[in-house]
Amino acid sequence: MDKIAGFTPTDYDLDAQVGFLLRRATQRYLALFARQIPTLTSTQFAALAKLYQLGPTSQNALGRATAMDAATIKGVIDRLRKKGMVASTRDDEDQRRIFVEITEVGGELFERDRTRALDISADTLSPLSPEEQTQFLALLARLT
Amino acid sequence: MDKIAGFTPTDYDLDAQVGFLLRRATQRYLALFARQIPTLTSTQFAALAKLYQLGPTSQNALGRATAMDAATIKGVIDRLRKKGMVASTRDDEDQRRIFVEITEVGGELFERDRTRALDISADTLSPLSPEEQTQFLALLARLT
DNA sequence: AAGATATTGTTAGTGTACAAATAGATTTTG
DNA sequence: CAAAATCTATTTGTACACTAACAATATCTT
Repeated sequence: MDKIAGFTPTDYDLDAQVGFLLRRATQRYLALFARQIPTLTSTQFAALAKLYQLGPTSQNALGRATAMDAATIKGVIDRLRKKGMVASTRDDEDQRRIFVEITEVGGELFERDRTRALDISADTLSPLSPEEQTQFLALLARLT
Repeated sequence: MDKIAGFTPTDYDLDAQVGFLLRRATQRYLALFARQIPTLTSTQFAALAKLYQLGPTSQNALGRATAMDAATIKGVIDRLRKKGMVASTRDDEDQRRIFVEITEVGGELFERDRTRALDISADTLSPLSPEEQTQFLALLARLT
Protein backbone atom coordinates (compact mmCIF):
# COMPACT_ATOMS: atom_id res chain seq x y z
CA MET A 1 0.00 0.00 0.00
CA ASP A 2 1.68 3.23 -1.14
CA LYS A 3 1.77 6.41 0.81
CA ILE A 4 0.22 9.37 -0.95
CA ALA A 5 1.41 12.67 0.46
CA GLY A 6 1.20 11.72 4.11
CA PHE A 7 -2.08 9.94 3.70
CA THR A 8 -2.14 6.17 3.61
CA PRO A 9 -5.29 4.66 2.20
CA THR A 10 -6.57 1.78 4.27
CA ASP A 11 -9.69 -0.29 4.51
CA TYR A 12 -9.82 0.35 8.25
CA ASP A 13 -12.01 3.37 8.92
CA LEU A 14 -11.94 4.15 12.63
CA ASP A 15 -14.97 6.42 12.50
CA ALA A 16 -17.12 3.57 11.25
CA GLN A 17 -16.17 1.04 13.95
CA VAL A 18 -18.71 0.08 16.62
CA GLY A 19 -16.22 0.43 19.42
CA PHE A 20 -15.38 3.99 18.47
CA LEU A 21 -19.03 4.97 18.06
CA LEU A 22 -19.93 3.36 21.39
CA ARG A 23 -17.18 5.33 23.08
CA ARG A 24 -18.36 8.61 21.60
CA ALA A 25 -22.00 7.99 22.44
CA THR A 26 -20.95 7.13 26.00
CA GLN A 27 -18.93 10.34 26.24
CA ARG A 28 -21.94 12.35 25.22
CA TYR A 29 -24.18 10.53 27.68
CA LEU A 30 -21.71 11.02 30.55
CA ALA A 31 -21.41 14.72 29.77
CA LEU A 32 -25.20 15.11 29.90
CA PHE A 33 -25.32 13.20 33.18
CA ALA A 34 -22.57 15.26 34.80
CA ARG A 35 -24.36 18.46 33.82
CA GLN A 36 -27.79 17.36 35.11
CA ILE A 37 -26.72 15.47 38.23
CA PRO A 38 -23.35 16.82 39.39
CA THR A 39 -23.53 15.26 42.87
CA LEU A 40 -23.24 11.66 41.70
CA THR A 41 -21.67 9.84 38.80
CA SER A 42 -23.86 7.74 36.54
CA THR A 43 -22.35 4.58 38.00
CA GLN A 44 -23.04 5.70 41.57
CA PHE A 45 -26.60 6.55 40.58
CA ALA A 46 -27.04 3.11 39.02
CA ALA A 47 -25.97 1.43 42.26
CA LEU A 48 -28.30 3.68 44.25
CA ALA A 49 -31.21 2.90 41.92
CA LYS A 50 -30.76 -0.85 42.25
CA LEU A 51 -30.35 -0.56 45.99
CA TYR A 52 -33.55 1.45 46.24
CA GLN A 53 -35.35 -1.16 44.22
CA LEU A 54 -33.88 -4.31 45.78
CA GLY A 55 -33.46 -3.26 49.41
CA PRO A 56 -30.46 -4.50 51.43
CA THR A 57 -28.17 -6.50 49.18
CA SER A 58 -24.74 -8.05 49.51
CA GLN A 59 -22.00 -5.98 47.92
CA ASN A 60 -21.07 -8.49 45.22
CA ALA A 61 -24.71 -9.23 44.40
CA LEU A 62 -25.27 -5.53 43.89
CA GLY A 63 -22.27 -5.53 41.60
CA ARG A 64 -23.81 -8.27 39.49
CA ALA A 65 -27.13 -6.42 39.36
CA THR A 66 -25.38 -3.31 38.06
CA ALA A 67 -22.83 -5.04 35.79
CA MET A 68 -19.78 -4.16 37.89
CA ASP A 69 -17.14 -6.60 39.02
CA ALA A 70 -16.21 -7.01 42.69
CA ALA A 71 -13.33 -4.53 42.57
CA THR A 72 -15.38 -1.85 40.83
CA ILE A 73 -18.46 -2.07 43.03
CA LYS A 74 -16.24 -1.81 46.10
CA GLY A 75 -14.95 1.57 44.99
CA VAL A 76 -18.42 2.77 44.08
CA ILE A 77 -19.86 1.72 47.45
CA ASP A 78 -16.91 3.28 49.31
CA ARG A 79 -17.63 6.62 47.64
CA LEU A 80 -21.38 6.37 48.19
CA ARG A 81 -20.78 5.57 51.87
CA LYS A 82 -18.46 8.56 52.20
CA LYS A 83 -21.31 10.71 50.87
CA GLY A 84 -23.73 9.15 53.35
CA MET A 85 -25.93 7.63 50.65
CA VAL A 86 -25.51 4.00 51.72
CA ALA A 87 -24.58 2.09 54.87
CA SER A 88 -22.78 -1.25 55.13
CA THR A 89 -23.17 -3.90 57.82
CA ARG A 90 -21.61 -7.32 58.20
CA ASP A 91 -24.01 -10.23 57.72
CA ASP A 92 -24.36 -12.42 60.84
CA GLU A 93 -25.29 -15.56 58.96
CA ASP A 94 -22.44 -15.38 56.46
CA GLN A 95 -19.37 -13.67 57.89
CA ARG A 96 -17.95 -13.01 54.41
CA ARG A 97 -20.93 -10.96 53.34
CA ILE A 98 -21.41 -7.24 53.65
CA PHE A 99 -24.96 -6.01 53.49
CA VAL A 100 -25.30 -2.68 51.76
CA GLU A 101 -28.43 -0.62 52.17
CA ILE A 102 -29.60 2.78 51.08
CA THR A 103 -29.84 5.48 53.76
CA GLU A 104 -32.62 7.99 54.34
CA VAL A 105 -30.55 10.65 52.61
CA GLY A 106 -29.73 8.33 49.74
CA GLY A 107 -33.35 7.39 49.25
CA GLU A 108 -34.47 11.00 49.23
CA LEU A 109 -31.79 11.90 46.71
CA PHE A 110 -32.81 9.06 44.45
CA GLU A 111 -36.48 10.01 44.63
CA ARG A 112 -35.62 13.61 43.87
CA ASP A 113 -33.28 12.87 40.92
CA ARG A 114 -35.10 9.91 39.42
CA THR A 115 -37.04 12.07 37.00
CA ARG A 116 -33.95 14.01 36.09
CA ALA A 117 -32.18 10.73 35.31
CA LEU A 118 -35.00 9.76 32.98
CA ASP A 119 -34.62 13.16 31.32
CA ILE A 120 -30.94 12.43 30.74
CA SER A 121 -31.84 9.19 28.98
CA ALA A 122 -34.35 11.09 26.86
CA ASP A 123 -31.80 13.81 26.04
CA THR A 124 -29.26 11.21 25.02
CA LEU A 125 -31.71 9.69 22.57
CA SER A 126 -33.20 12.98 21.42
CA PRO A 127 -31.40 13.09 18.03
CA LEU A 128 -33.58 10.12 17.05
CA SER A 129 -37.31 10.04 16.36
CA PRO A 130 -39.50 8.13 18.86
CA GLU A 131 -39.69 5.09 16.57
CA GLU A 132 -35.96 5.16 15.98
CA GLN A 133 -35.35 5.38 19.73
CA THR A 134 -37.38 2.24 20.39
CA GLN A 135 -35.62 0.47 17.55
CA PHE A 136 -32.19 1.57 18.73
CA LEU A 137 -32.74 0.48 22.33
CA ALA A 138 -34.01 -2.92 21.21
CA LEU A 139 -30.93 -3.47 19.05
CA LEU A 140 -28.51 -2.14 21.69
CA ALA A 141 -30.00 -4.43 24.33
CA ARG A 142 -29.07 -7.40 22.17
CA LEU A 143 -25.39 -6.41 22.12
CA THR A 144 -24.78 -7.31 25.73
CA MET B 1 -44.39 4.83 47.52
CA ASP B 2 -44.68 1.85 49.87
CA LYS B 3 -42.06 -0.78 50.37
CA ILE B 4 -43.22 -4.30 49.64
CA ALA B 5 -41.06 -6.91 51.34
CA GLY B 6 -37.73 -5.30 50.57
CA PHE B 7 -38.72 -4.42 47.06
CA THR B 8 -39.65 -0.86 46.22
CA PRO B 9 -41.55 -0.40 42.98
CA THR B 10 -40.30 2.50 40.92
CA ASP B 11 -40.72 3.81 37.43
CA TYR B 12 -36.94 3.95 37.02
CA ASP B 13 -35.78 0.73 35.40
CA LEU B 14 -32.00 0.76 35.24
CA ASP B 15 -31.81 -2.10 32.76
CA ALA B 16 -33.80 -0.09 30.22
CA GLN B 17 -31.67 3.08 30.36
CA VAL B 18 -29.43 3.97 27.39
CA GLY B 19 -26.46 4.72 29.60
CA PHE B 20 -26.57 1.33 31.24
CA LEU B 21 -26.98 -0.49 27.93
CA LEU B 22 -24.15 1.52 26.39
CA ARG B 23 -21.90 0.58 29.29
CA ARG B 24 -22.72 -3.12 28.94
CA ALA B 25 -22.23 -3.12 25.18
CA THR B 26 -18.90 -1.38 25.65
CA GLN B 27 -17.85 -3.94 28.25
CA ARG B 28 -18.58 -6.74 25.82
CA TYR B 29 -16.72 -4.99 23.01
CA LEU B 30 -13.66 -4.35 25.20
CA ALA B 31 -13.59 -7.96 26.34
CA LEU B 32 -13.62 -9.13 22.71
CA PHE B 33 -10.86 -6.68 21.85
CA ALA B 34 -8.64 -7.72 24.77
CA ARG B 35 -9.01 -11.37 23.77
CA GLN B 36 -8.23 -10.82 20.07
CA ILE B 37 -5.51 -8.16 20.41
CA PRO B 38 -3.88 -8.47 23.83
CA THR B 39 -0.84 -6.34 22.98
CA LEU B 40 -2.76 -3.08 22.67
CA THR B 41 -5.90 -1.57 24.15
CA SER B 42 -8.68 -0.49 21.82
CA THR B 43 -7.86 3.17 22.50
CA GLN B 44 -4.19 2.66 21.68
CA PHE B 45 -5.17 0.86 18.50
CA ALA B 46 -7.47 3.73 17.53
CA ALA B 47 -4.60 6.22 17.90
CA LEU B 48 -2.32 3.97 15.87
CA ALA B 49 -4.91 3.61 13.12
CA LYS B 50 -5.38 7.36 12.78
CA LEU B 51 -1.64 7.96 12.78
CA TYR B 52 -1.18 5.36 10.08
CA GLN B 53 -3.85 7.05 8.03
CA LEU B 54 -2.91 10.69 8.65
CA GLY B 55 0.86 10.52 8.90
CA PRO B 56 2.75 12.76 11.39
CA THR B 57 0.23 14.72 13.46
CA SER B 58 0.42 17.01 16.46
CA GLN B 59 -0.54 15.31 19.70
CA ASN B 60 -3.65 17.37 20.36
CA ALA B 61 -4.82 17.10 16.75
CA LEU B 62 -4.52 13.34 17.05
CA GLY B 63 -6.57 13.55 20.21
CA ARG B 64 -9.33 15.40 18.38
CA ALA B 65 -9.23 12.87 15.53
CA THR B 66 -9.71 10.03 17.99
CA ALA B 67 -12.14 11.76 20.36
CA MET B 68 -9.75 12.01 23.31
CA ASP B 69 -9.02 15.14 25.29
CA ALA B 70 -5.48 16.46 25.73
CA ALA B 71 -4.88 14.70 29.04
CA THR B 72 -6.11 11.35 27.74
CA ILE B 73 -4.20 11.35 24.45
CA LYS B 74 -1.02 12.20 26.35
CA GLY B 75 -1.27 9.00 28.42
CA VAL B 76 -2.10 6.94 25.34
CA ILE B 77 0.88 8.32 23.39
CA ASP B 78 3.18 7.83 26.38
CA ARG B 79 2.27 4.15 26.51
CA LEU B 80 2.52 3.67 22.75
CA ARG B 81 5.96 5.31 22.79
CA LYS B 82 7.09 3.02 25.59
CA LYS B 83 6.09 0.09 23.38
CA GLY B 84 8.03 1.56 20.45
CA MET B 85 4.93 1.99 18.28
CA VAL B 86 5.19 5.77 17.88
CA ALA B 87 7.89 8.44 18.08
CA SER B 88 7.49 12.06 19.18
CA THR B 89 9.47 15.10 18.05
CA ARG B 90 9.10 18.76 18.89
CA ASP B 91 7.97 20.92 15.97
CA ASP B 92 10.56 23.56 14.99
CA GLU B 93 8.03 25.97 13.55
CA ASP B 94 5.64 25.89 16.51
CA GLN B 95 7.47 25.19 19.74
CA ARG B 96 4.26 24.22 21.52
CA ARG B 97 3.59 21.35 19.14
CA ILE B 98 4.73 17.76 19.46
CA PHE B 99 4.71 15.80 16.25
CA VAL B 100 3.76 12.20 16.75
CA GLU B 101 4.45 9.64 14.07
CA ILE B 102 4.07 5.92 13.71
CA THR B 103 7.25 3.83 13.71
CA GLU B 104 8.19 0.95 11.41
CA VAL B 105 7.22 -1.51 14.15
CA GLY B 106 3.96 0.31 14.81
CA GLY B 107 3.05 0.33 11.14
CA GLU B 108 3.74 -3.38 10.77
CA LEU B 109 1.67 -4.16 13.82
CA PHE B 110 -1.22 -2.11 12.51
CA GLU B 111 -1.07 -3.79 9.11
CA ARG B 112 -0.97 -7.19 10.74
CA ASP B 113 -3.86 -6.56 13.18
CA ARG B 114 -6.09 -4.41 10.99
CA THR B 115 -8.07 -7.42 9.79
CA ARG B 116 -8.34 -8.75 13.30
CA ALA B 117 -9.72 -5.38 14.44
CA LEU B 118 -12.37 -5.55 11.74
CA ASP B 119 -13.21 -9.05 12.97
CA ILE B 120 -13.71 -7.65 16.48
CA SER B 121 -16.20 -5.11 15.14
CA ALA B 122 -17.99 -7.91 13.30
CA ASP B 123 -18.03 -10.10 16.41
CA THR B 124 -19.45 -7.27 18.48
CA LEU B 125 -22.32 -6.85 16.04
CA SER B 126 -22.81 -10.56 15.37
CA PRO B 127 -25.98 -10.92 17.49
CA LEU B 128 -27.71 -8.75 14.88
CA SER B 129 -28.62 -9.62 11.31
CA PRO B 130 -26.73 -7.78 8.53
CA GLU B 131 -29.64 -5.38 7.97
CA GLU B 132 -29.97 -4.76 11.69
CA GLN B 133 -26.24 -4.07 11.93
CA THR B 134 -26.40 -1.38 9.26
CA GLN B 135 -29.44 0.12 10.91
CA PHE B 136 -27.85 0.05 14.36
CA LEU B 137 -24.60 1.69 13.23
CA ALA B 138 -26.52 4.43 11.44
CA LEU B 139 -28.56 5.21 14.55
CA LEU B 140 -25.56 4.98 16.88
CA ALA B 141 -23.56 7.36 14.70
CA ARG B 142 -26.25 9.98 15.24
CA LEU B 143 -25.88 9.83 19.03
CA THR B 144 -22.53 11.52 19.05
C1' DA C 1 -14.43 -35.15 59.91
C1' DA C 2 -11.04 -33.78 56.39
C1' DG C 3 -9.86 -32.05 52.19
C1' DA C 4 -11.12 -29.88 48.01
C1' DT C 5 -13.81 -26.31 45.98
C1' DA C 6 -16.37 -22.08 45.72
C1' DT C 7 -17.73 -17.51 47.23
C1' DT C 8 -17.00 -12.87 49.24
C1' DG C 9 -14.55 -9.05 49.74
C1' DT C 10 -9.83 -6.66 49.57
C1' DT C 11 -5.62 -4.96 47.52
C1' DA C 12 -2.36 -3.67 43.87
C1' DG C 13 -1.48 -2.51 39.26
C1' DT C 14 -2.71 -0.79 34.54
C1' DG C 15 -5.41 2.01 31.53
C1' DT C 16 -8.90 5.09 30.08
C1' DA C 17 -11.55 9.64 30.85
C1' DC C 18 -12.46 14.27 32.30
C1' DA C 19 -11.95 18.75 34.99
C1' DA C 20 -9.13 22.33 36.50
C1' DA C 21 -4.88 24.69 37.06
C1' DT C 22 -0.44 25.93 35.00
C1' DA C 23 2.91 27.50 31.61
C1' DG C 24 4.75 28.59 27.40
C1' DA C 25 4.10 29.87 22.42
C1' DT C 26 1.53 31.99 18.89
C1' DT C 27 -2.04 34.76 16.87
C1' DT C 28 -5.44 38.34 17.00
C1' DT C 29 -6.78 42.80 17.87
C1' DG C 30 -7.09 47.43 19.57
C1' DC D 1 3.55 47.42 18.77
C1' DA D 2 1.62 45.69 23.05
C1' DA D 3 -2.20 43.54 25.42
C1' DA D 4 -5.51 40.08 25.13
C1' DA D 5 -7.01 35.93 23.56
C1' DT D 6 -6.10 31.45 21.84
C1' DC D 7 -3.66 27.24 21.37
C1' DT D 8 -0.61 23.36 22.89
C1' DA D 9 0.89 20.41 26.09
C1' DT D 10 1.56 19.05 31.09
C1' DT D 11 0.23 17.99 35.76
C1' DT D 12 -2.86 16.85 39.51
C1' DG D 13 -6.90 14.84 41.29
C1' DT D 14 -11.06 11.98 40.98
C1' DA D 15 -13.57 8.07 39.19
C1' DC D 16 -14.52 4.06 36.71
C1' DA D 17 -13.14 -0.81 34.92
C1' DC D 18 -10.68 -4.94 34.61
C1' DT D 19 -7.01 -8.51 35.89
C1' DA D 20 -4.68 -11.12 39.16
C1' DA D 21 -3.49 -12.55 43.57
C1' DC D 22 -5.00 -13.11 48.25
C1' DA D 23 -7.40 -14.17 52.88
C1' DA D 24 -11.34 -15.53 55.19
C1' DT D 25 -15.39 -18.06 55.29
C1' DA D 26 -18.73 -21.41 53.62
C1' DT D 27 -20.05 -25.53 51.25
C1' DC D 28 -19.54 -29.79 49.00
C1' DT D 29 -17.57 -34.50 48.58
C1' DT D 30 -15.78 -38.58 49.93
